[in-house]
Amino acid sequence: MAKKQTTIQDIAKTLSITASTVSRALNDHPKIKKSTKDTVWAKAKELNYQPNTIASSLRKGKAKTVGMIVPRINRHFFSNIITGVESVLNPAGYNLIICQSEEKYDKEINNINTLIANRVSGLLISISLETKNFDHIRRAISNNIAVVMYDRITEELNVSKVENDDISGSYDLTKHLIDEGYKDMMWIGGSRNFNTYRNRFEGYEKALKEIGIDANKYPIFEGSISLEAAYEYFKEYLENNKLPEVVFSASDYMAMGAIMAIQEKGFKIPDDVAISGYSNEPFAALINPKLTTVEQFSKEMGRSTARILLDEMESNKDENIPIKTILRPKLIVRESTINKKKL
Amino acid sequence: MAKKQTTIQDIAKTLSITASTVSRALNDHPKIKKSTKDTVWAKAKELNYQPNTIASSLRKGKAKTVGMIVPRINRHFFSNIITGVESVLNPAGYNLIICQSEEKYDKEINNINTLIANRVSGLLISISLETKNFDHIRRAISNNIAVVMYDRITEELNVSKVENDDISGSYDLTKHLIDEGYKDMMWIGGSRNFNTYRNRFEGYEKALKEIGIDANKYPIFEGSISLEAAYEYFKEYLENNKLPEVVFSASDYMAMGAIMAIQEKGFKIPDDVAISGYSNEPFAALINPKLTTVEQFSKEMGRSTARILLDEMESNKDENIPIKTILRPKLIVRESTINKKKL
DNA sequence: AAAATAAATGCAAACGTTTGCATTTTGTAT
DNA sequence: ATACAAAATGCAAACGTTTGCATTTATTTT
Repeated sequence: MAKKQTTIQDIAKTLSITASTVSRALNDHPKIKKSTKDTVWAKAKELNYQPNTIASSLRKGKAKTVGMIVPRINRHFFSNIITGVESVLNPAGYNLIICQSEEKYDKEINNINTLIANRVSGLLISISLETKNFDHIRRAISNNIAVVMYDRITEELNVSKVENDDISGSYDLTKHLIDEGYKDMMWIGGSRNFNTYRNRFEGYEKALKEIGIDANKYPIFEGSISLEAAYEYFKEYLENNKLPEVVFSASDYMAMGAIMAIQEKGFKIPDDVAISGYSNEPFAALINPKLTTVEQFSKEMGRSTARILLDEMESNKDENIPIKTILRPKLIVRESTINKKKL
Repeated sequence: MAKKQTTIQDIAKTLSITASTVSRALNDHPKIKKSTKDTVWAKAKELNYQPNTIASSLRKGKAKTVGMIVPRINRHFFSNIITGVESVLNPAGYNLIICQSEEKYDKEINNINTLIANRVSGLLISISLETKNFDHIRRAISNNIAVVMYDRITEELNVSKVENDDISGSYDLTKHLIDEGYKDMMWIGGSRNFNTYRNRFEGYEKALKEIGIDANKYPIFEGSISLEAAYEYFKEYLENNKLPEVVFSASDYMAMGAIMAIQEKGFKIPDDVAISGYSNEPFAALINPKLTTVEQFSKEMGRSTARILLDEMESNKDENIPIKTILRPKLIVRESTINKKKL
């Protein structure tokens, strides 16, 4: 079983030429004659030659591999980004090592260490919720790895970044809520230490300010971004408080938790209280009522991110000028925020 | 920026010992004195040494890497399997290269080629819907790569396999439907050329046979496993046919499509027609009515699969005896199949 | 204290490519 | 035919580890 793989040397030997020539022929080097290229290719096929990427990487000092760190792979938002990244990187001959940080700072550090050990050429990272210090990322950079941050970024690092325009996304959404005639609002979302949720709050705040309302006068729940957390919070909230007209949730999952608590109490959505989400998770179109939310074009985000990384990896400049890409999300209005009493 | 990474040689030089000793020290070789191990470790830390996995892999002829081929990463079922696999493989020092076949035979072949080129030690694969020929997998095997198939398997290959017991899963579910008093059924699902759907049909058939009914007398829709396909199909079906008492859907997504078409027509679930799904996708617990389905413990499936692979990779036997693991799924009864008229 | 054994380290080759430079072969101009 | 340039190939080192075997150093036995 453990049969020897055929190498460049084997091909060379049977053709009585050098390994160098074979190598160059296979890599389509301009100085190699067309005819020898052909014979080499033919022999390679015949001997079922499979190039040894490892040897090549060692010699070149870099692997045609990029590492991607993702908080959680089982969020649609992230798995779509991955798909987008692959659609750009694979055709370019790179493969992806995907690592999950599971929102843990320590795991993120481990991930980076293995990626450095694997001499990846590039690193794509969306930081975990716990990450406050960025020395591990700096270490990657100083190991000559091209780094691009996506979605969850930090201003502390001078690297290329791809973001969603969360401010305008939530501004547009809030505007829609106002247009529907809602005034009495409530914000729920993840920690605003995070660019994502900070910005989503900012857009909300901005739209309200335009009609003379201070967002901070309304209830704000800042918690862990999970269905369960929102459900528990709302269950308790409803015991002691009256409903707002509308709940602006900065996450579809949290919106879902709220909806379950609300419906359990016998309230109707959007009649008794309207609610919106963020991200357009697949279930948003499937639940009852269908959830108004914001589509983020995650696959496209993956593609942009990968394109930028590819550029930086293949440019032989020693230092790249970091660029910032901001993707504009799109409001998706569905039943959960339609005001039937309007006008 | 492009600063030289410190190598084992650098450490050796500053300590005036050999690279061999350093290598052995770092790998905790028994013949190395505790004291030198300590000094080597200290110096390694000091010089910020990052082992070069590539060099190591080249020398050893194998990378501490496993390739995983997945039809689609953005199905919860699969992304959970991935998480399970990682939870076993990462602590063992392996990393995962994940490839999506996107249900295409050609992509699957490409994936395998890059994995072979990367000299992965192991391969985890769930075949695409298009795959009928398995020579590419045989090629991997003959390149001395340990292979384990999960979920979507084939009997044509003599390798270890991890399956869900779809027969008993759907048997249990059908039994539940019968117990609820439903008799007039309908089956919808993916192509039965596929072990998964074939087995899910078999369990359904078996349970019906026990009460003297031939499953083939009832309507069967065998189509592409997507929400859209099922929606379209049902929309048309409802024009020309009367409702069955219950729809057995071999996929949550298809169930969802059916539900949307049914509710659009103004029918009530489960009052006018009951419906069940399969897989327990997250939305199944979120929709209205909540969907009865079958939980497959995908994370556990990933763990089992990885454990078996790990065994096969680390055993130095030349030939492993393939084992077959069958995981028992669990019925999850929710509102969508509760018969209010029962008794 | 010498001899024998055990423990620790060193030597050098190997893994399969790639690549700068040297050499050979081919083609062109005289 | 000769000289020269251009094109094609060869040579050999390098990438950073690992590892069988040889050698040195420390420990035990007599």
